[in-house]
Amino acid sequence: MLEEEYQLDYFKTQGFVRKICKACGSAFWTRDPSREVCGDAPCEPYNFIGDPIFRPHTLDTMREAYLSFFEKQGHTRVERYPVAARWRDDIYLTIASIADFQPFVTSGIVPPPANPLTISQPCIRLNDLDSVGKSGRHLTTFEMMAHHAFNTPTEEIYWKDRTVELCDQFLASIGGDINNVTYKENPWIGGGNAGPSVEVLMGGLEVATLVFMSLGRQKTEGQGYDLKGEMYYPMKLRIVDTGYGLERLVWASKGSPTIYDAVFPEMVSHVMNAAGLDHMLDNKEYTKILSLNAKFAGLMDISGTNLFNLRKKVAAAIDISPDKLDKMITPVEKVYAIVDHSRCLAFMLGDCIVPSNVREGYLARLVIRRTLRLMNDLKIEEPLADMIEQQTKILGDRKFEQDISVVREIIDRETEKYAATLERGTRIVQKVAKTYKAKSQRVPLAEIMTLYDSHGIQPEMVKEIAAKEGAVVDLPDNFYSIVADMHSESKHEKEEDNTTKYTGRVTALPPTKKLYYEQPSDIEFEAVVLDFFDEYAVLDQTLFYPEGGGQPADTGTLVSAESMVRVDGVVKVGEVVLHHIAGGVLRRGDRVKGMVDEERRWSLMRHHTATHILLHATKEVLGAHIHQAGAQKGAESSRVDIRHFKHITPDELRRIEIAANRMIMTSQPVEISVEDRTKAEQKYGFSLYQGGVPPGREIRIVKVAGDIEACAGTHCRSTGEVGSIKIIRVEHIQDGIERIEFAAGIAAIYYMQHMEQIVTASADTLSVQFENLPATVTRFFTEWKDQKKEVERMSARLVELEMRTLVGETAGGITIVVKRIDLPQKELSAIASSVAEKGGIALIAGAGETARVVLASGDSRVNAGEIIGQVCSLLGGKGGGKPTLAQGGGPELGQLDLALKVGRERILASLHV
RNA sequence: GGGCCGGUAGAUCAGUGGUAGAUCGCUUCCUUGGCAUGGAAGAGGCCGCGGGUUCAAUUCCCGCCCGGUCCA
Repeated sequence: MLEEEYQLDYFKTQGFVRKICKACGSAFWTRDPSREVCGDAPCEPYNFIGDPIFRPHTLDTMREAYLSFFEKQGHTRVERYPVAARWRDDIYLTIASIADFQPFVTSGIVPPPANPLTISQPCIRLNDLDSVGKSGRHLTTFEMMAHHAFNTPTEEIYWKDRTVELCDQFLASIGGDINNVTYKENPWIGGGNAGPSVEVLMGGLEVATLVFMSLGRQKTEGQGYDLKGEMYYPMKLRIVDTGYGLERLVWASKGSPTIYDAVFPEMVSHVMNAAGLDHMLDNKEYTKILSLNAKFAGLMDISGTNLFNLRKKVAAAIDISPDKLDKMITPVEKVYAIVDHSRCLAFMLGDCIVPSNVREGYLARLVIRRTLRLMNDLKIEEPLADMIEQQTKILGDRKFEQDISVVREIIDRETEKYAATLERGTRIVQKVAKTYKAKSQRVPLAEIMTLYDSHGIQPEMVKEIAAKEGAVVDLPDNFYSIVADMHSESKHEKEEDNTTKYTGRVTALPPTKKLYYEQPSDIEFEAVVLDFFDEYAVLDQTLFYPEGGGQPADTGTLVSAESMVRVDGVVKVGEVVLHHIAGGVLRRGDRVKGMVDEERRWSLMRHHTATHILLHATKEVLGAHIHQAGAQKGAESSRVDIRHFKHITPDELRRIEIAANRMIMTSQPVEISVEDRTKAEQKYGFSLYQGGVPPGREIRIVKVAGDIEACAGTHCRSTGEVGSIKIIRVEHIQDGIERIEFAAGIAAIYYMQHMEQIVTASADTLSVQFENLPATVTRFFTEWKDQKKEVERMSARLVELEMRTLVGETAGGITIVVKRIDLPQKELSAIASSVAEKGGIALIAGAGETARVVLASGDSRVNAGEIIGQVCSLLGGKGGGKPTLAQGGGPELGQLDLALKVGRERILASLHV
């Protein structure tokens, strides 16, 4: 980025000088002419530890100081957004304050909620999960305090000078000495945007970043810049994007050894107590070690094996062995991590994330399990749910949507599930370890991979358990990257959307007038063909609803003066609707009459409105956390996937069905309006985006029986028109996601009739009233089982009787029985086996639908498996088995006696008699 | 959404293309004054569901259902 971008009047009038850092070579601005380094780590160590650079603040007082400062400076205070980024489909968690306003505000499509504004946005970043607790400064959850100004070509709010001035003034307002502030030039590129940026450094700590977002990847008329090989052009909006780390400011205001002691001291001492480490808090030696640790960690990257280097440095500084230091400090680091993670979970679950094995739910589970593991390491008995509840109380008025009792239930369930996984895992590992120990082999890497991938067992745990069993494990250092490589190999290419190829052709056409919104209950319309290509017709207006939002397209016919064609698919490209024509041609300029298939359209509308009703009913019965995770409408049935932390019980399902049908019976009007996006978000919250996030400044709001969603689908005029909803089944799609399949309107009746038929047919077969069906079926089933046992007993008796009458010949001192007994195969085997047990040989055949033959041999000279093959081939079949017992058969019953004769000869031949 | 592992007695799990097993638990009996225990016998299985291959499938193949798990 160009150097002159940073030549601010403010710097000049305030007596700043631009210098080059002696350590890293970066340019920075300072009021102190004698300063030689930029002030950033690692050029400058953390010198605020033990020597605070601001007046002491807690999280609450610092946040308030910030927000009220910017309010006084003409900014509007905006409520925080949820940590689950439900208004975005590209990220799961809110990672920065600017994320709240992407993509529609930042791209200029939607005006900001206020301009300029100030906000303190809780953010969650899990990329440095490993360093949390160890570095003294990393957190999974932090609040990014920010003030944003959105400058348009016509309205300038403020830009660089004012932003830096506000920064100086704010830092001074909390007691900072602005003579020690440096502004380091650090051009910013990320998320498709770029611009000049300065890091605000004090006491060795980066307390804020001021970004001036002014370039984008989209080509505009202005001069382009080549940044890291990509071209960037001036944006329509120039955005002041600032980020002040609330936790860091509090840390610097207290000068405590670690950020954790500054940010959540009550919880740290609470967890220390729970872990039996309370004595460490007052110990001066510990405080000194932790400070040193944080100072050194601030100067280096501590991920992976670098942690050991950190230990070595700290140990050398206080003159003890790295091992001893490690033993002292590790438990404390774990306490810090537990406190951080439980706070993270309070936000995640409080903002209605449901743990699962998909999407953000997976991230929540990851944090939960990690925390449980750490707690287990420290032998903390206190339930995790208690800790999270405490965190929630400490966070106080941060406005959580989820009820704390639900949070507790979720955590308790997750704790149990994890315990079960561990128990199951331990057994599996023990078994594997024993197997390899018996073979005196090392447990191979492939085995460890399977254990991790398929059973969720951490390799460290495998090593530990295997060691107890006396087995050795092959575990490379880069285990996780091997796993990652393995997964990336099985990536599939994304399917290409075949409609995108029409984009070019379609941009020349005017937007199609959408009659399906204006007159959703009409089925006939007239239109003019504007274009026809590749079997697609474009009309000036249409009643045909294109597929979208989980609602399939309408079908129907188009009639012109010369022909009648069938519409079998409808898609939308941009604002133009394409009708796919099956067999037939239309010409540009044709006047056509369109007719939508009425029953299908009505059925789709009913199912769509029913989806909204059902979602609302589910929320009523199951709780606030219910969010739609996907939906598919159809003409016969539809389904809606919801996030929930346990199985929906049959009773809950019945209650949902009743609640939904009550909403239908009261026949409330369905209200549809187009509203300003920002206002709608503020009015209704982000639960608007159940079915995804539509683009645009304005969004279509559909209100159905208390359910309010952004939705582009066609709907009934009132809930009453839906007629009825019948839940067909509930399915457990993935952990944390339940799928409810249902039918609405006539389809619901069809379904119930179908069920009735099944019941009636079953009842007829048993000649009972259908009310008696369950009892009768149960009786029949038990009787069937009893009789099966009875048959077994009688068979055993039959075998016994047969045995008594069995007469064999003797050849070479061995009893040989060759006989035809018409019993099932199982009994034949039993008879033959008991002859063989006494050292004899038995060839027994029986006739059923096919011929069955069993040969049992109690003499090693006679190989039953070999002989049976020859016997069975005479019967037109095959056979086989073990040398001692073989079975077979074939379709040719008439050959049975011949087969026995040949078999007998073969046996005698084998015995050489 | 993609990948992987699994479903066998009440529980935990072996096992096999050819008569379904172990351990614990359960029932009864014996041992004992009673208990812990010890001994003996016994009950308990649509081998997840449906289809295919085969003379024969719990076992092999395909589809579905259910559970677990890793990744985006």
